[in-house]
Amino acid sequence: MSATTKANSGKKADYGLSQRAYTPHDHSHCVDRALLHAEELCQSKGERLTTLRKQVLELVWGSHKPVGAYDVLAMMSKDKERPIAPPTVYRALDFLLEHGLIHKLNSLNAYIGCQCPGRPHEGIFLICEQCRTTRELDSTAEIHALKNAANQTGFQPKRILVELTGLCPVCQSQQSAAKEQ
Amino acid sequence: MSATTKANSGKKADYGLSQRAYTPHDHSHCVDRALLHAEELCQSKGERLTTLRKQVLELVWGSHKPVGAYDVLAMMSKDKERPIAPPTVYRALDFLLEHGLIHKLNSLNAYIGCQCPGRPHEGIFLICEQCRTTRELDSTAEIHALKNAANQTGFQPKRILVELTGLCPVCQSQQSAAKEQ
DNA sequence: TCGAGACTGTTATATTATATCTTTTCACTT
DNA sequence: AAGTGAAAAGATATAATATAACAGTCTCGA
Repeated sequence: MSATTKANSGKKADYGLSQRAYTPHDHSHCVDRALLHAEELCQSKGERLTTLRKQVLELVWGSHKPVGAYDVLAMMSKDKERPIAPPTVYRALDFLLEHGLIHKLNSLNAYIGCQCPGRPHEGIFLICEQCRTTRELDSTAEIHALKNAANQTGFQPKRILVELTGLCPVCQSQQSAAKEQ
Repeated sequence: MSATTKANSGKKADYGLSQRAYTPHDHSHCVDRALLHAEELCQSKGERLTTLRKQVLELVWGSHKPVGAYDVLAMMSKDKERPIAPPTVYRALDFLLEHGLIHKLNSLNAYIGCQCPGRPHEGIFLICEQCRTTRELDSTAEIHALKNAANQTGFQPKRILVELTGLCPVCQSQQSAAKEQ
């Protein structure tokens, strides 16, 4: 909360890169940035960002909406004589997940590009139930609070999964506009 | 937080009924309580807690560990000549989910009995990655914080999913004991 | 160049979940 | 008690998601 307030008072609120998910923008920039991040990260870790992995990352980043493994599969098989097999896609997804380049949304069984890779973090996801646009909230304070609450009961948390489903600003205004009719 | 502190200061800490998940106890009491709650709830809502639904609830409540739909299926088919079909189980699970009698753990594709049904609430789940024992944290403060954080970005949350995976107290002490060897 | 390990291809199959239609059950009315 | 309509359960088929296991290929360093 304090972070947000401070940001608001000083300059324009910065909810992370992900705020643009709701507004029209040149999405190729997002993809380019993601690819660049991925390159750098793999470079520094000595991992190989192969053509296949890059292609999958690009497809997952195709929009700010989560994408299913079989969607990726279909898109990749499109121009091929022989369709790609599931393990190929899942292996690439696993690699990207492992290195924090994408996230899995468990409530949808779908994947989405990580909006601030490199910096290790646990995501809080805001999933619009209508347009499915999903943004990642980089809200360390709340994650901390959750971890503390868990610790107080003697539980030692390692991974945290937080997914909020609801209406994004755009769909909210559309709904209220529709009601006025 | 305040609730916890208050509880601590007055009498023994009350983390909800679920704390017993980690300690040996007469589990039939848990099941009985769950069934009773279910009966009452259905009564008051004019819903039918049929034999099938009761049976599924009982099986989901078989332990403090999450149970897969096909586990339930197998257990139910055990004594039958003709095995039960998936939709039968899923329908019962859906009914129980709908009325808040059980929860679905999305990170495991498994189901667990709700530890404080009736009282509408969003669960925070602490899932032990080792023994899989899972307890529900009734931590409205943290849920509130999450909702607020979302609201501040213009998002309107409706459903919240919080799952923490890690080590329960019991498995922690087992691990540290093993290290001492 | 050669070999080890990483990556990808391929086939088969496991696991989780739903669509659809039919039959049965149940509460309620007459 | 019989009729009736709606809800529940049975039954069959299939969709959607994910992994196991083994074979072939590529890459990079020795």
